[in-house]
Amino acid sequence: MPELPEVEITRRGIAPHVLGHAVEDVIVRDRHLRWPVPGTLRRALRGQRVRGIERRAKYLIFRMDAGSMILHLGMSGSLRVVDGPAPPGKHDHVDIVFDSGVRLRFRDPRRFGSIHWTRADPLRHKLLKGLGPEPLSETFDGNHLHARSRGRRLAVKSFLMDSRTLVGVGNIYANEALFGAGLHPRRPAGRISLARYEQLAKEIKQVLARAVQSGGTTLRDFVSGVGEPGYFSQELRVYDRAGLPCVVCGRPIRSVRLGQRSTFYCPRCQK
DNA sequence: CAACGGACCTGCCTGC
DNA sequence: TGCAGGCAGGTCCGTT
Repeated sequence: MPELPEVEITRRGIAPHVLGHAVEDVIVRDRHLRWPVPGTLRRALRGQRVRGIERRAKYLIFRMDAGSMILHLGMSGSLRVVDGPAPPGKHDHVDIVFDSGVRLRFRDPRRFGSIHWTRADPLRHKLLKGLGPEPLSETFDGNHLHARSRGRRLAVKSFLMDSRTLVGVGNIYANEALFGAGLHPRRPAGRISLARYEQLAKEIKQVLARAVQSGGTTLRDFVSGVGEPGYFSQELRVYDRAGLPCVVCGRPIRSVRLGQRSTFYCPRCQK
């Protein structure tokens, strides 16, 4: 489900409801996520106040008094604010209950998400330390993409979706950004000029920023922390549009498989 | 190193 | 109606 915009929308949605509140209880109904939910989570979180909620890549970092909870939504995860002990659904694996009575409910049908606890610097956590730059930060630009891609032959789309290159760009926004930049998804990453990478970096920033403004992309089930769907699906130009006319030239959008992911592009506009 | 395929899961849709 | 197969917003890990 979630790429950077959806995780960011989730962060913004839940923050006002939990910031400054103390955890009263943690209910783990199923600890079998991508990695086991730590058995120490309940003890670690109880009595702790939420001092801040940050996003790094597609991870949410809850800064607590004595450490940080790191949470990833995986492919199908969502985090919702629930008022009181509403009956949990089949895939509501974890509830974090606050002293206000509000709870954060983690739902994840496919269980590719994960929850971690660390007392150390969360940004140095094993899963976060090797991550590339944030696409919406100033440290990310065309130069970065150009420099990192020299000598590499993998497809530019796979290059973009590698979190060591940059973070936050998943299958939807990789497709969209490449369309915007007029780049064929299979172009070898090392054979793209600096000028084109500058254009691509600009597209990535633009598409992500606009998706955040629209509340994210809801394809089937994404909703923000407070239950709102995202409207960016209406603005997708190639993703999930196989056979439909290109919004620029009218040619049918093609769909191929690249690195085990569905890939959409316009055969005329993208070279 | 770089690149690739498999793995982890459930649900939903299609086609026979 | 049932069932098999393929696909879905992610990303780590083992093998070449």
